[in-house]
Amino acid sequence: MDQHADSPRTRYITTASAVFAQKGYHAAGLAGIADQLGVTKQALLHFFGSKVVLYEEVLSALSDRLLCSIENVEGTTPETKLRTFFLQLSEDALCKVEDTQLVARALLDAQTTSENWPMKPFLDALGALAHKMKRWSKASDAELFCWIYQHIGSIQHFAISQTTLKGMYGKEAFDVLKETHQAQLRAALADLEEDPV
Amino acid sequence: MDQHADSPRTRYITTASAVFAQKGYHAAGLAGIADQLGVTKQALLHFFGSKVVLYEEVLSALSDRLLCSIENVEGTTPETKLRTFFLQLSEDALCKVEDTQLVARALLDAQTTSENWPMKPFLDALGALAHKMKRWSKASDAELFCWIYQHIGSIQHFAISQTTLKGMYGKEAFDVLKETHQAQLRAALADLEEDPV
DNA sequence: TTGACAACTTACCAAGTGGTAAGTGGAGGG
DNA sequence: CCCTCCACTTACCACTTGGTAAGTTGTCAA
Repeated sequence: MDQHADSPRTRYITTASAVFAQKGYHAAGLAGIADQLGVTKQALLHFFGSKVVLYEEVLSALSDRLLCSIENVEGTTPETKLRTFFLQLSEDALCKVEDTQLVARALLDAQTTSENWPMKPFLDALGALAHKMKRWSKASDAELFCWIYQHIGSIQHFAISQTTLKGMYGKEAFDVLKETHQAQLRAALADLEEDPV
Repeated sequence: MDQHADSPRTRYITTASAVFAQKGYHAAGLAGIADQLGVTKQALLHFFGSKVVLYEEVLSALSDRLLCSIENVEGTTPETKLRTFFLQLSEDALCKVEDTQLVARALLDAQTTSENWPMKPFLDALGALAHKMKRWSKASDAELFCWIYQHIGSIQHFAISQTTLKGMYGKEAFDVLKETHQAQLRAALADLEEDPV
């Protein structure tokens, strides 16, 4: 456990993030998160006041991370930026599932709970980036958005399914699927690198 | 073993299914499900013995429904079958979100809970169907599976995002996205209808 | 030394959870 | 008429949850 000179607050948020991602809001308990941190649940309440607030801060941190992942993506043209972004997302979603799980859980619980959309800045930034692409300039915003969202969906869903697929078909078979999945993604994004006609 | 349509047992499962889909396993309470049925929670325990069993039956019913959705799909060739299946899935996922939510929740909770995979028969059937396609006969099983899973992922994720997207961009904007999404799916599936080269 | 503050802890509670035990009321068969 | 099953209810319990109140410890500045 990295108990760095990080402020306890952010340390708490990080651990809480992991637990919420894994178990979901209701299944996760303050005591459980606190245990994992080596403190009592009152330490959490001391900082955040309530469970909901803690969760909101977790989502807010997630939102920042998502936005950051686009803004910091390397590349000169919007096309290559988008390409590397998707490939990076695919990689991260499989290795560091946490955020993907949080997003999925947030989407599922959106009906019952929040009036607050942690994914909005992220999606807006993605949309803006896609809008700048020259070769798609005649496409409508909806078409661009759907094209993006289709890839995100495919990536996220595959990442979420990781455990299940491993459980059903075995780890080795999953590794093959993983390679294939990423190869197909690369193929689908190939035209982003070609020169415009 | 099969109950009548009006059997209380199946009625209970149906309602429980809806609540579990909307709230998730932990957030859903027996009392809540029972309330919605106009009975006490002990009525549920009378039939199912425990909450977990009730949930398992919900998942089992889901599994049946999923499998059924492939087996009953219309079409003569595997190609057209797959095509109409995907279009049907896209339609259903948006109108009747319940099952999609259940699937997503099952995938997310797979880490912590079950050793039981409700989606397996469904995916196996889909894989078998895809395997029969002539024009893809030289593709590996992994390639076929990923191709399928990519579309499922895109569809499911979009369906799950429904509430959020409506919340973020408004209902009218979402309707446009919905149309566009389905149009893009149709376009992606177009080659399934052409004659083999 | 003192006081203020931060980062906690122990002790406790009301509300809600899944689950058990025993009982009720009606329908149907003998 | 009785008996038995069936679908269900009331009453209750052990346990967990988020949350409150008050105290403890360590640090640092005046």
